[in-house]
Amino acid sequence: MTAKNDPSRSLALLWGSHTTPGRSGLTVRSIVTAATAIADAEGLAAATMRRVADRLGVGTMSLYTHVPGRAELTELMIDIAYGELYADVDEPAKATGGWREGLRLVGERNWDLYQRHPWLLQATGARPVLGPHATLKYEAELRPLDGIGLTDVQMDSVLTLVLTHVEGVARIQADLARTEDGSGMSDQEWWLSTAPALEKVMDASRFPTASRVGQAAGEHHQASVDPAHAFRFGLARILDGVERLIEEKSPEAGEG
Amino acid sequence: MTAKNDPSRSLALLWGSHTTPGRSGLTVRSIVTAATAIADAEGLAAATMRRVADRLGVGTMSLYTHVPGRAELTELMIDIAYGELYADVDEPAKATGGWREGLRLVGERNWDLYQRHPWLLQATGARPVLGPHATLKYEAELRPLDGIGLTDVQMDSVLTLVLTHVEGVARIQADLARTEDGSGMSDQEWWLSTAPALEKVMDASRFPTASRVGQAAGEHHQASVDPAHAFRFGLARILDGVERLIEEKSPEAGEG
DNA sequence: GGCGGTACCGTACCTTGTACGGTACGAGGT
DNA sequence: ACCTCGTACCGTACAAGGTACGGTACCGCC
Repeated sequence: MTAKNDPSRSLALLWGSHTTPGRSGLTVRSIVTAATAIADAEGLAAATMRRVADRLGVGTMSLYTHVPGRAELTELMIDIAYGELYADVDEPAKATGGWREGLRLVGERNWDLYQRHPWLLQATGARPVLGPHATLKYEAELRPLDGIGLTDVQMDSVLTLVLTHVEGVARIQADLARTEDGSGMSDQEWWLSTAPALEKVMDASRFPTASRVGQAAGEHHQASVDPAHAFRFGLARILDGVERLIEEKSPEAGEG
Repeated sequence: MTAKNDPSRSLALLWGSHTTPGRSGLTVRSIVTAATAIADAEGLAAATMRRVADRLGVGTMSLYTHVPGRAELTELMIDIAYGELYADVDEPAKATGGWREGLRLVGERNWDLYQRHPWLLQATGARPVLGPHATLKYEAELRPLDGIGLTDVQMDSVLTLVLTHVEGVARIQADLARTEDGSGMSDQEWWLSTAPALEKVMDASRFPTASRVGQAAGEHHQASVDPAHAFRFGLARILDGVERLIEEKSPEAGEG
């Protein structure tokens, strides 16, 4: 019994105590911390069971005493990381500037978190991690949207939109960083070394808009992509779109 | 020489002919087609070199005669898939309804493509695939935004925003589908089997907004997440936000 | 008819998660 | 003080995947 997918097994692990040590001082907490440190520095793939165990000075299989498997370890890493987001559950709702600044704070904090822990992007999957910090995150992020005229379903949709945007742009950023230090070549270097070969093989006159816009964007960002700019530009558009949705619902508010 | 990263190696492969056969009839095209078929059905991870070779009735290592490695095979798969997007390069620009409907078409077509080829989400990385179809895609998707008052940089930013949104939501959808038929459990089943255990371990009164909104959203979508709804809701907000950006730039256009 | 290039492929190595079965530590009872 | 038993710890082994290496055999050309 206690099958691998048993939901209560995972939940008990997530919500339980992580600090009761075994004989050698090994705890769930120390395992998660070690795995996170490796993943921060070298990506989720580098945080193998062997690497984590080595870092802790224990045998690989010892980890399995505290954690059912790699999947569950990853869930723990995610939930613990979410704990870094907000000082308290009301932080976004207390932002001066109303729902708009609150939602912007949510975006920024998630963005910052992805900068610190890019592996989160490779780790989060279909099913939400129902740990204590994940739950608190959802609560904290919904509060600034409460009582401003949106339905409950719309509140959820708006938050999902913002979080999806942050995640998407952060993923581009993380892929970029990973590729750059995997290949030892910056985005700009890569482009400079690729462009001449590309010109040889493609006929730019067939792609006039792409050539013009691509060139302009490349020069403006000094790179082929600029995730930080995409984040801010996109967030601004999205907040404007949400504002319009709210205005539509309370037309009498006018433009006061 | 002809190092693994040699950009002109990749480019020549992408832009070259894929239909000149070897002794056993093996071609780049047939390899890509086989790999795509497997990936469509079972995910990118299932399209291993061994599986692809088996499907073609050749030895595993024979693939390496035509394709330098798995990474390059994946690039080819991506570029070929992009070829399915538009009937011709002016299709989005010709949409009735101006830039807004053109951009919506771009969103919908990319969404549909991700439905057909979910592995694209696992395959696309930091650096764009500079193949012929990828280039044509960029050209086609920029055209509806040309000449409506946006700067070149803004055109690129708006397109990036829409594509990032589609990708993000499609990724949620794909993760969900993969998890569902990996575990043989639907999202709803998973939730029904998890919720009771969750209630035991978490105190709902600490998370009033999350509980209320989560419940409302869950009931409305009949699932814990609804990617199709997120796609449409988000796209509508984004298009509204872009509209406001365009209006700001030509204030005299007023609200006529 | 012979020769050279290249398409094809069998074998082997390395890496990762984890099943399995053993070992040994330490707490509790006598 | 000693024995016992639960469980923390871990060594070994296996399967799967990418691909390096070195061979084999086919085809076109002289």
